[in-house]
Amino acid sequence: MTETTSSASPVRTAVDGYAKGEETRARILDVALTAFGNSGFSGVTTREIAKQAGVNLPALTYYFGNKRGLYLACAHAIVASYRNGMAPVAEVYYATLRSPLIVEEARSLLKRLSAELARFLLSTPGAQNPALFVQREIASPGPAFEILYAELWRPGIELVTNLIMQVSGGSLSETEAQIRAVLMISSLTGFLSGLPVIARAAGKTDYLALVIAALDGQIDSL
Amino acid sequence: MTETTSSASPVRTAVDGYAKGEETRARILDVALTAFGNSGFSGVTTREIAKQAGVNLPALTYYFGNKRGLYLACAHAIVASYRNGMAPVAEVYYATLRSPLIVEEARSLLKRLSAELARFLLSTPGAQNPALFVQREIASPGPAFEILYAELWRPGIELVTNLIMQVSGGSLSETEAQIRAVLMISSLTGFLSGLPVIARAAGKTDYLALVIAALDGQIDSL
DNA sequence: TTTCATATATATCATTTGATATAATTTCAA
DNA sequence: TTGAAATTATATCAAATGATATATATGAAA
Repeated sequence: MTETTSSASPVRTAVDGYAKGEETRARILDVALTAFGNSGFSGVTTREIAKQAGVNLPALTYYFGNKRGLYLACAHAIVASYRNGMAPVAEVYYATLRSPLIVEEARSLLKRLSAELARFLLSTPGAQNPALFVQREIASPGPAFEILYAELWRPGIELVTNLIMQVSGGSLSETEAQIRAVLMISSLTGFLSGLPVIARAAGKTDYLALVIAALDGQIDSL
Repeated sequence: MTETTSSASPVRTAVDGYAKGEETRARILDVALTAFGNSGFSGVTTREIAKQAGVNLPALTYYFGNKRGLYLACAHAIVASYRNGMAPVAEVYYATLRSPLIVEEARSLLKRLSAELARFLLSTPGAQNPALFVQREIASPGPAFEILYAELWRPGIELVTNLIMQVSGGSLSETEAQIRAVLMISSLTGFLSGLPVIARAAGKTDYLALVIAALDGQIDSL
């Protein structure tokens, strides 16, 4: 059975049910992710999501309880996608645990991390990019703030802050390193927002290498 | 007379009318700026704005035509506020016109510009900070996109891009410089979004100097 | 003081929107 | 196949929301 607060809402989770239903659920989630990311929680109507997903209105209630539940499901999906996409550099996290690292080692790890983050953020198609969702939720906390803050934002900032401090070889205080961490990560998500505006001729793929080069330059100057 | 598309809506502009009415208009605009900046166009109800401004609902129609008109008025107010706040460095713009500049001169101008931008963005109280409004509108274009893009975003990026190219002494292509410009400006607005989350003990004022120092470091490494 | 443009208030409309009751249909295991 | 659970569809509700018609009050100029 699906755990529900009351016995009222069915709220299908990902484990039980038929295969076709699971497909429908995934389709709704995909559409919602894009729509919420672009327009925010209140900028999207449930009718619009249902229409785009090719289902009728009560389907949303059936699968996600209510609009808020759908929004939260999007947040959880983003966290999962992030963890999946960043798996290659998960080792970085553990590497920073056995500090202190050699400065050059820390620098190399930080470069790998920033490159992987850039790749993750910039390679997903712009329209349904999860970064917009996260950025919006951090900028003005909504229903999914706690999830995204605790699962993505804070750990990410802490990890980068830690690495920056080690790269600087002790010349930066924690606050100074924290600021640089926030600036670096913010620049990436912000860049993503501005990208559709500046991208005329070249595609996003072309920008990725250049962005990574720019970040590497910043890291070298720490 | 106020210019209106039809003779229907009164729509008071800032020039005619009594002093008290002008005050009311300003109060509504101020509330709307904060509310829209925090929650976006569709995240705010006209009733909520009216309530916070201490007026009744038709007052919004009376002064701004409709919700969209109020939103556009906010955008224009932001442009005006920006131009006012950045007036001290307006000369930078003209300085870049008589290029080529000496590299160190360009670097100094860029530092002054970035510092002034940081000051402008970070010193206004977080809740009613116009940067959130702008960032949101750039990330997902709404009614005010054209205004903000043409009046703020594009000129700002172009100016910084130009300066970065000159600072680099020709070693950066226009695209590379453009990317660094977007990253730099995005990092500021993004930092602002993340600030409420990381700011525990110290106030915003303390961060300003540290942010400027971080940006200077980036500029030095160009 | 009179007068009219300016400004504020009350009541209400039409639409949108999230949600639900309920019926019909489909899936898949026994 | 069959039957119960799972899924989809129809119709509808109640609240929220943007907007307006209309009445009242206020201010400044003649």
